[in-house]
Amino acid sequence: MLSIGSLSKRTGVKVPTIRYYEQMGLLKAAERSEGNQRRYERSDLERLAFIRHARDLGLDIPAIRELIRLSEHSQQPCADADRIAAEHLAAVREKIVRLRKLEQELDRIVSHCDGGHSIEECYVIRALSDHGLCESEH
Amino acid sequence: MLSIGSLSKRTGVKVPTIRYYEQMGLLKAAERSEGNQRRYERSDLERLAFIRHARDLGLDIPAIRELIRLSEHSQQPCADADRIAAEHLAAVREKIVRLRKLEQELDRIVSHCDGGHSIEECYVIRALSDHGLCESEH
DNA sequence: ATAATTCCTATAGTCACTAGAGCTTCAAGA
DNA sequence: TCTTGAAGCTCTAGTGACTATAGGAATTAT
Repeated sequence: MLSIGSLSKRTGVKVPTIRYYEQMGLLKAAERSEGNQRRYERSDLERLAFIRHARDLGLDIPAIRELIRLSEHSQQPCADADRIAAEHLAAVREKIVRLRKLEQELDRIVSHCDGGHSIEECYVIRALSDHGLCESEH
Repeated sequence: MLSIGSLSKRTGVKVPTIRYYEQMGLLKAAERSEGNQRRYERSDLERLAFIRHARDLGLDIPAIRELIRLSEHSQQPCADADRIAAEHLAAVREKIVRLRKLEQELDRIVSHCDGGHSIEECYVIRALSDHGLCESEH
């Protein structure tokens, strides 16, 4: 049986975050010691690792809740799990596209300015003031 | 003189957001009508467009506040403005790198799963359970 | 004049945590 | 066994950049 602190050290998830996951219903309410402190077993450690991995991949809490629910019905088909992951992948790809446009625009703005002028002539400030100086929409 | 609603329509910034920007000190407190409603002039419209453009590029409110401050000292050198934009560009690039790693990992996970198995065999669930199945760190 | 729309302030909610206060329990050494 | 310091507990509030709602006042259109 692990204390919340040991569980934290083993998984790299901070103590308040573990309590938060419990509150959000990702971890089942832990057993308690006589003095009301949380005690965890191996299965909790595995589930927390699962949650952490999913968070690292950017999945949000409702999605993780759903994945946990699905993972408990081992005989059901996995189409739903696949869909959740695929939708997330699509969202990540969209974000990348948007950020690439931003990158281009910022790069263009920054490279027009060597920091050696006065504010009055500064391309950074002028570009922000005048959308017409942009190359693409963003 | 524009009402807050007209200003909103012209800039595409929602009414509550305009009030929020005022509260955050990005827009100066507007003049008021006899009945205490905000009234804007051309210079406010320009500043709001500036703010909006900067937000679209992903700059946060403190950065925009600083850019506005700088833009009011037209004879100062623009090194600071340049630095703010360059730092933001670097942050955007880092985000892209991180998202690309995520994309790879998710793509690998999703493409191992065609949605036709049971949860028990599902690669999505297995990959989340076992970090050892990952190709790279993330 | 009246009705419909817009405006006002103030408060609370979003997401996934993080920080702090004030208190209790636990583990280790003397 | 006693003490001390670390770790635990609950509850509340703060983060960023808004968004939503409530309850009321002002403005605009008919």
